[in-house]
Amino acid sequence: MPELPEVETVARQLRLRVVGRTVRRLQIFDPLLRNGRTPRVAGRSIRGVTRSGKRVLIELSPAAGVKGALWLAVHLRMTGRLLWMDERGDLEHLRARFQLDRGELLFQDTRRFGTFDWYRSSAAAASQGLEPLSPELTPPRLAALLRGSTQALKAWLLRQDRLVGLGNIYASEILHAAWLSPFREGRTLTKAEVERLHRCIRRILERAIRNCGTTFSDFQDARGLSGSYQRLLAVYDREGRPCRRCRAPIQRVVQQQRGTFFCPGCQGRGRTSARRARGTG
DNA sequence: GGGTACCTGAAA
DNA sequence: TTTCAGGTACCC
Repeated sequence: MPELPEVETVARQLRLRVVGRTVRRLQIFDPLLRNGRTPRVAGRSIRGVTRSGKRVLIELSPAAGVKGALWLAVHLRMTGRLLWMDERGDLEHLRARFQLDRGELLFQDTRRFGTFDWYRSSAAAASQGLEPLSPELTPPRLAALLRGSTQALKAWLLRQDRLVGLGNIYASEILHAAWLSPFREGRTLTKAEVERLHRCIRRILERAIRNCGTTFSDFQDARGLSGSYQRLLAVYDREGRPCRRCRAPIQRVVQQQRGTFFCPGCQGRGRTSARRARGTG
């Protein structure tokens, strides 16, 4: 599941536990995690844990016999978990284990979509798209990114080459918060609508981070705990239930083979809203 | 752009 | 048994 708030939660918790620790040994149990060579990490210490888009970045120091710092980008994809454990557990679907000088960091991933990518510089490890919570994302910048887009807004928000970190849950939540139809084309948004979208992207993501993300079935943070934002969801997974704002039943449609949840009452009437918006300027 | 594939398990 | 799932890479 993990989208930006979940990945941010994991990175923050991990940071408190592993920064300054030394890697004694890295074991990779799932060959899918070895795309290309896995560098030597034994003897390196963990200098930092950050987030870039939906990936956790672990910075490793140089060590005796191994030159240069190293960055590991862990993408959790759908079911990946980075878990901090002090004692040996008997975990199912354990894909990798970092044995540290004290404790260990485990990578568990039921569906095996998760990835490890290794980089020699932080620049190489950086994401393509813009971080939605960075000061660089201003309303004019968002307007510039949206300019000319004929893509449905929901699909556009999922693109990682424009904004990073948004996924299927928060794309629906943000559009509802911004009173925008998921079917609107990016190029049709007025200045006021772009400003509203900008505000809601930040508001929703920040609130989700404060709640340690959303858990349906799989997401756990580094402590093995669930998030709590699922209590606050306005539309996602609420098909047929009343909109908290206008009481109309929440609707589920499929866009790009993925579920989109929205309120037909207060987010415009689906596919016609783009035409209506163009008509009214 | 949109379809399909990757992988596993839970729920319908 | 079939369908669905929080993600993205790769095909036309």
